[in-house]
Amino acid sequence: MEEIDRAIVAALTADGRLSYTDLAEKVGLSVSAVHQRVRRLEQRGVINGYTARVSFEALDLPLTAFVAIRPFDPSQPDDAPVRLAHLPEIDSCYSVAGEDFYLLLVRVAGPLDLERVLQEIRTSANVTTRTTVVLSTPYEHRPPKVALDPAGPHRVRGASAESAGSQPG
Amino acid sequence: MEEIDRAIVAALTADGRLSYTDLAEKVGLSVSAVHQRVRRLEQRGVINGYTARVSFEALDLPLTAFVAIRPFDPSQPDDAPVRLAHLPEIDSCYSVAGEDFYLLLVRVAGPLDLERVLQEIRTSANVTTRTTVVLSTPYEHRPPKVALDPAGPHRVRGASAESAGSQPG
DNA sequence: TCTGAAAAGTAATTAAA
DNA sequence: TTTAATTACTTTTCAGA
Repeated sequence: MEEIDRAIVAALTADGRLSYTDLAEKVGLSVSAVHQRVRRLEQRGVINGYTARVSFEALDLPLTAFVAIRPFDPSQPDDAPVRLAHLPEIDSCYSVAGEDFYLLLVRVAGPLDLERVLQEIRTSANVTTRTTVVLSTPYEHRPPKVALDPAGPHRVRGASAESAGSQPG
Repeated sequence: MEEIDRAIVAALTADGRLSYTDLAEKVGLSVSAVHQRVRRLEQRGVINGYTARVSFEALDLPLTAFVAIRPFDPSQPDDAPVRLAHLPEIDSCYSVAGEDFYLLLVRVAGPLDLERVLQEIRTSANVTTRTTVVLSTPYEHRPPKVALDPAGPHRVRGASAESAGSQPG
């Protein structure tokens, strides 16, 4: 039932360009049934979109680092993510609990680029940095264990009749 | 020329299911020309594969945390990544320079699950953990600035870029 | 919610400029 | 490296169970 949805999500995280034909065969359903379910998963937001995975080596970005930042002056307005967004070397920005304010994931060509990016981070956001260089990546972006909420993330048990098919404005 | 390849990679990271027809229109080339270039990008390893992006909220995994680990007994063989690979809550595993040995990215349903996973990490790999909870994610997995090496990733300029990698095979 | 089938659109190959 | 034409496959929609 939604074991099938789980299988669909798992298959599409493994290969986002799978045809509905192949997908149907994989999950043991007809093509149009699978098609329908994928559309519902997309509408519910379970599937957000599709992307090509790129090799950072091939893009000449072999050096990854985590950069923890905290403001020089903690009394000033904290808009570091916005002030740093223009730096294409920043892959991700996480607001974190703990001693640091943000944790950045950065990808560059080499140490000299890392040095430059760190300087740009410091001056752009008026922060201090603490950098952890990544030596290798045993695994990354593994597909999550899919456990689907039957009607999306806001389900209330027994609250109302089946409204899954209706669309908000 | 390879400005076009850059445009193709950028377009496919933004939407991995773009048809060659749309892609061709986007980059101003014929369909089969684009098709050819995509195949070359895939063969060169610039494009590694395609995935569906899933919403971790929708999958009931709203809590993200970074878990830094180091071994209880540093003299024992260090195979933490392998010993932890069975835990589906671990999204990524980075081997890092610095005081810690590895940095894990973990996604769970809530604090109780995080507690359980931390215990499983400690017992599975015989390590201590230091956990940083993510409060929010201003941005994540941004498309990199695409700067293509004309002949792919096997260009030799000095010989240092080889082992500093960030991607698994 | 499923199946099966038809129409429209797309992929992947080939020949050739 | 490109365009253009071909064939097979895929997506999408529909009627019906």
